[in-house]
Amino acid sequence: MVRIMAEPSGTARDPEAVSRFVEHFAAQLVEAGMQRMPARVFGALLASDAGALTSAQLGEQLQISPAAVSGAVRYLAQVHMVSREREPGSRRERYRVHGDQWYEALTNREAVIKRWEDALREGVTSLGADTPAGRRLAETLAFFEFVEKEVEAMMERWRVHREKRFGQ
Amino acid sequence: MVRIMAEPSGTARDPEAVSRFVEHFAAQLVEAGMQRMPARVFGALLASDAGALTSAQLGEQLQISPAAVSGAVRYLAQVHMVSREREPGSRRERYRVHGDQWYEALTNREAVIKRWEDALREGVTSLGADTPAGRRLAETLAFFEFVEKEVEAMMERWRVHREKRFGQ
DNA sequence: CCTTAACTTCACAAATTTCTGAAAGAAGCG
DNA sequence: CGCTTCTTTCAGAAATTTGTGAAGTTAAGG
Repeated sequence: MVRIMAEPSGTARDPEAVSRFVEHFAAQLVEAGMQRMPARVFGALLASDAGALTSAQLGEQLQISPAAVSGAVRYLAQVHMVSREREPGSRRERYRVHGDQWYEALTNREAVIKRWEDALREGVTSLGADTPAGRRLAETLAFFEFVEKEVEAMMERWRVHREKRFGQ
Repeated sequence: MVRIMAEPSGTARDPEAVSRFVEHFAAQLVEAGMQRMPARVFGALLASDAGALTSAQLGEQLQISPAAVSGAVRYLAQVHMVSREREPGSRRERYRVHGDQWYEALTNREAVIKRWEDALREGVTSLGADTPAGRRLAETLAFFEFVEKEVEAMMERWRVHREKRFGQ
C-alpha cells in the first residue's frame, strides 16, 4: 500500500472515493462496449484534478502493469479520447483528457457510422433497390445519413451552450 | 447446401449476395460493440424480404444451432430491436424488424446514457463539486444531459423527414 | 390426455480475449 | 557515447466469452 505523492497540490483526496467512481464509471463504459482497461484508465483521468496522469500514476492507482497502461493508452489515443504529452526534459509521458476534445471523439463514432453506411449501400445494390429488402436497407441508410448531419449540428449547438454555461 | 423454400414468393434471391451483406453488416455492428450472434441475426432479418424469419430459417441461413438463435433473439428482443410474433395456430415463432421501431431502439441507448449520468452525478458529489475533477465531471454530465434532450428532438425531426421521403 | 413440434435452458468444450513478466527499444543526462 | 529511466512489444498463462449438444419445457393437435 504505497501512496505516491504525485501532485504538489495540498489537499489530499480520498483515494477510495476516487476509486469507487472510477470503477463504477468504467463499468458503464464496458457495458457500452469499451474494453475494460481503456475504460478504467479513462475514468482515472477524468477523475484526476489535473486532468492528466503519468503512466506510473495510472499503474499505481489502478493496480495494473505498465504493459496494461501502454495498451489502454494506445487505444484511447487512437480514438482521440486522450492525448499524450511529454513533459519537456523527461522520459515521463503524461496522458490527458482534453476537456472538450474528448466528447467530440465520443460523437466521432462518425467513422463507425460511415462504415455502416457503406455496408448498407452495398446491400442496397446487391439485393436490388426495387426489392422489399432493398427498400428496407435504403431506408435504414437514409436514417444514418440523417443522423450524421444532425449530430454535426448538435455539436455546434453544444459548443455554444457550453460557452454560455462554463465560460472560458 | 440445402436451400429452404421458405417464402411463397416467386423470385429467388441470390443467397450468396444476401450472406455477403449479412456478414459484412454484422461485422460492423460487432466492431461497435454488439455480440456476434445478435448482430448476424439482426442482419439476416434486415436483409429478408418479409422483414421477418422463423427460428428454423435463421438457423439454416446462418448455420447456427437453435440454441444460438434463441440466445441472439432473446437479446435483440430485450433491447427492442426485433419483436417476436407467433403465427396463430402454430408453434413456430417469427422474429421481425419493425421498420421504424428498431432505430428508435438504436437511439435508445438512453438507458445507457442514464446510467452514465448516474455514475457522473455520484462522482461530482463524492469528489466535491468545487474541485477541479468535480467540475470536469459536472461538465461531462451537462454534456450528456444536453445530448439526451437533443436526441429526442432529433428523432422527432426524423419521423417527419421519413414521412415525407417514404410515405406510409 | 397423449404425442409431437418447437423453443429454451444448462453444462461444458473450444476459441478468444485480456493481462502479465520479461526483454527490447527510445531518449534524456552526465 | 554510455548509463539510466521510462515505455513498448511479445509470448504465453489465466480468465472470460461463445456456441453447441442434450435434456427440459411448453403448447398445438389428434
